[in-house]
Amino acid sequence: MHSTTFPLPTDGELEILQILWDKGPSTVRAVNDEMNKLRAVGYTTTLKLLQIMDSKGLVSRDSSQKIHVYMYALPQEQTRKALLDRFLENAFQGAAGEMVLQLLGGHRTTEDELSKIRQLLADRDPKKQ
Amino acid sequence: MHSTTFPLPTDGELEILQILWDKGPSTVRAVNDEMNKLRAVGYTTTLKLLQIMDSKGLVSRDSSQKIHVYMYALPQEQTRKALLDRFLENAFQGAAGEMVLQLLGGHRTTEDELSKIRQLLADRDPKKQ
DNA sequence: TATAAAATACGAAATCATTCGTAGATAAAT
DNA sequence: ATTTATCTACGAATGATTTCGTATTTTATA
Repeated sequence: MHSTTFPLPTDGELEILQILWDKGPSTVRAVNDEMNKLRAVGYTTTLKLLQIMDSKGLVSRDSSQKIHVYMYALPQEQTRKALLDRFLENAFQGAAGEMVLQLLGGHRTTEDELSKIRQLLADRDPKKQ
Repeated sequence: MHSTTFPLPTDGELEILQILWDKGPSTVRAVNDEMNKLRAVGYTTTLKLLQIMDSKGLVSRDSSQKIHVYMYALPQEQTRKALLDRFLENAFQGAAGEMVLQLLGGHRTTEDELSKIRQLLADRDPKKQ
């Protein structure tokens, strides 16, 4: 049904994944530099985390050269969906509609996003089927 | 601007809050019984967690009687919103629209919820202003 | 009244996530 | 060729969360 299941990334791991999704294959140095644009993190901290993520299958690593290059193992969408499923269950007990209401009620959404959402809702409208 | 800020509940604490939001003021025994409908948890585990939550201000406690009665400190909506904000930032880098799309795309939402959402979107439609 | 049951308090183990220091290997620079 | 810089590996400290055992007190029961 579905491919081999990976553990969900922790918050720290997710920070790194965001960088890899954004920048593509990167060295530890590159990832760490990006991290330090946001907050102070030691080089070996980033290295260690990437090694752990590799051992968990969250990233892949090209170690054919001395300087290793890391890459995300799963696409952003798939990971976000898995995280969302867990959060929806934990915080909203699965009530997706409640969550959307909370989101639309309290957050800025761009006009572009809103129109995509309207389109999606229109497609789901039973009157239109 | 806003009242005193409390720490966000952990996942374990959230499980207990869900029970308190559902059942209202409850004894440790009552909370623990509810917990055990879902999974095996020792009585003192539930007790300890409630005591920690009290010390954090996440619940209030009536200890005027020997058998203490616990109650949530904040309404469900407020807590959910705070959790959602953090999650949205962590997992979706603040892109609320992306998150809604992911939700509507992949999850069952009831007709009732969908119509509430349509209403909310209609209210936001600039053409309707 | 003596015993048993049930409650709270609290210490502490177990696990996980995060962080960094140090050691050792390799490459670059002088 | 030394020295310096940069890299990976890895152990380990720290802190947070979860879990439970034990001690103590209080209430209910026999």
